[in-house]
Amino acid sequence: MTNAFLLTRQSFDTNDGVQLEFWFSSDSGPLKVIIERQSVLFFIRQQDATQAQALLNDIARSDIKPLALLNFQAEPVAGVYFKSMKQFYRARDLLQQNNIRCLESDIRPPERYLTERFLTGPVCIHTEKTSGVIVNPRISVADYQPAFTVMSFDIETDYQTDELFSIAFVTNNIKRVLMVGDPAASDEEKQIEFVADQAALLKRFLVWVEKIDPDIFIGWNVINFDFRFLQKKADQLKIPLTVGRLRAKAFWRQQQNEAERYFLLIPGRVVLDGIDTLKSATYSFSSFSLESVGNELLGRGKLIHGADSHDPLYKAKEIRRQFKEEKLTLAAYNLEDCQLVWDIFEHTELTSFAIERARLTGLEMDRVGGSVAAFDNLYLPRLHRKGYVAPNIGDYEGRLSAPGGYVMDSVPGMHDSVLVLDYKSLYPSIIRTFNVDPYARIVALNADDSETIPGYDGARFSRNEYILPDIIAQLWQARDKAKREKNKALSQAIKIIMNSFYGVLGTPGCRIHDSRLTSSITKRSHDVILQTVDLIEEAGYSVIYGDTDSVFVALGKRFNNERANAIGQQLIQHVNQFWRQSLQAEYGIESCLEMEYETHFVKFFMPTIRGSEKGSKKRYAGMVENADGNRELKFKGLETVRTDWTQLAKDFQMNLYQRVFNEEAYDEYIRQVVADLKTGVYDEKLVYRKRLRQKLQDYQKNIPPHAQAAIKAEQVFEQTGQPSRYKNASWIEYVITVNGPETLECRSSALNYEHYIEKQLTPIADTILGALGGSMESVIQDQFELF
DNA sequence: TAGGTACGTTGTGGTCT
DNA sequence: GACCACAACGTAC
Repeated sequence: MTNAFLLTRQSFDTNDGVQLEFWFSSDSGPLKVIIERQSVLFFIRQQDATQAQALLNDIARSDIKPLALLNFQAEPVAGVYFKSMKQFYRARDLLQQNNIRCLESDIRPPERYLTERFLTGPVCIHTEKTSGVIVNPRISVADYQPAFTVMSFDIETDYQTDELFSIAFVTNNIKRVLMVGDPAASDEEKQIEFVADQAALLKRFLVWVEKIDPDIFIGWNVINFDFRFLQKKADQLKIPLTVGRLRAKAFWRQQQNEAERYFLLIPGRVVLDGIDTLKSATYSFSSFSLESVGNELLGRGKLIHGADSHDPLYKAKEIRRQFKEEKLTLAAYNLEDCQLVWDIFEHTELTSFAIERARLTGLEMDRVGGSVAAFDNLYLPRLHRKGYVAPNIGDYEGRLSAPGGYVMDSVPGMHDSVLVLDYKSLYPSIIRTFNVDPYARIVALNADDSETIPGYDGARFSRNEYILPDIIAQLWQARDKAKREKNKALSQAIKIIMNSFYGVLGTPGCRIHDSRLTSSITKRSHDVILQTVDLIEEAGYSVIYGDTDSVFVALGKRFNNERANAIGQQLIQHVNQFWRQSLQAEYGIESCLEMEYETHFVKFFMPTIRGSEKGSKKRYAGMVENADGNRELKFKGLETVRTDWTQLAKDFQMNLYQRVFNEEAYDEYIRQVVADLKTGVYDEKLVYRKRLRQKLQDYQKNIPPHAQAAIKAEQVFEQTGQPSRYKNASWIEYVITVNGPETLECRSSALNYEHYIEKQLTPIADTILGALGGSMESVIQDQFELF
């Protein structure tokens, strides 16, 4: 008997049924578990069973049995069993051609039902053996915190010749750089091993992988760069890339729509990419380059920098030079990148996050996205226990659209003391309070109105029979516990899953999608927020803005933190009590709505829509005062937080707002910036950075400036024989010159300073000066009047 | 290897004077 | 030149 944690799973067709192969990490080392002779299953309506049997006679070993389950139309269900995935797909297509609906059929059913049985990552494997390959053991759910061996690695290559220079890795206790060079120069103390050539380098790496036997590989863009490069190199050198356990080879699959993205499965090992994992933990950075993330999180970046370090050509040249002339320098650089990735994972507890997410969702640790799959894993087992099978993707044919959150019109201008109150996890709490749930809706169809709670667009929900509210209640409790125990990774993972439920109900890509469910959430949230505004205004305060789950309350004059906090506490208590009482009185239900006091802005600015008197939405700035008396400006939606504005504009907004909020003079500052701009002081800060979200050739209807710059640059590349950079979706950096937009590397014209004054400085100044009765024009004008 | 809607801003490329 | 629709991007929640 041994505790274990799921690493990878794969399924294969055999002559004897579908075979599943699992790799676990356990107390006593890695375990391979094989489950043999599984059948693949989907459901059909019982009334279709006879016809289905006739149709499927051709397909060997199909088997149809009635089940004690109902589908969502409350009709009895039969199960159709197969011994291979091939049979399964053939049968499903055949039945569908004959208009027999397959219920809850799934692209990957074996994993689904095993997930259902094992639930999550941590399990207990009942067996005598504690290592090696185990066939058909009994497995139960366990509570097990795995201790993983992690290996961070990084390769250095020649951009142009695709030559592999070196591979560096960092593990819990070993650091090494393997580099092509003179083997006699290897230096154990300096942690460098030189090998004769690329083939020897690759082989040496495989030896080290086997020796260290990591559970997890980590890296930066490690799948689509490092591993892909190694795979290509291995193919070229005819060396099998046996990075998996038991020397298994890596499996690759290309993404359907986007040609450039690949998925990788290494049997027995998890591959966590730093970028993907940070994104799935909702981290956000201005750039996800290792350099930039390292700087933002740890205050340190890569070893190769300097004025041109952002230029990939410079970096490539420098790496090639170092490989030829200063191998030790390159080795240090290579190793530092691994260490940087390692430290980022430590600092953000990313591995813990990935473990907790896998534990909660039943998804593999390295699965990217997967909200719908996570929902299926959590929901379907509970639905089956209630005696129902789920509908299929696309079964819902409703055409109604559901609204999103309610965004209030705002009161523009400068305000003293504004409180932000918001509902804690509003959508999940509405699901809990009003039993918004696909199963509860089905049950309510045949129930008396007194046994149901009304939703919207005709939906009603059973008072007593529900699934999703229970799942959320459990997660909610677990999150509160995680917070108490300061388990940030777990708390974050739970929050993300809870918030994803509303999203999956809203997408036709989820089998349970139904706009009556989402509208029962969002339309209820409109009522909740509007009622909240009424309550607060009845209490004598004015609400100047609100977005989805929040209200911004203007206190009318300046309060210190202490008194503002007291008012905030009083208001949320009043609101929370109102819901407890009124929901009990009106529907006889217990309120899970919980308003929290979030922030006190001592000063708050709400802009107008450009060129209008109307208050804006989703854009504002406010000043908070910390406990130590320090004041800090917070921006939402404004240019400062947008990546597609120039650094000049962002700095200018920050400095100008700083002055306005502190009631300092600003005219002279503005004039100085304009004057300095014209003399070239800010030339480095005039760069626009933007994504080309489509292929260059797909910009047809109109050609925005960043696409113009890209087209010009591609023409230059073509003439000079340089490789293309912008043809596919990518990032682009460009400036506006007197001859229009030009990319940095192809710029041939002078900067257009008038453009930057008019399009970057003026709009920013006018936004806030307008509220004070001034304007950019008048500030500049004053200057002329002096002469 | 399918989470959602609401919103502001800039710039393009038309039509109407 | 004024005006308008809308494409494109990035953001708030």
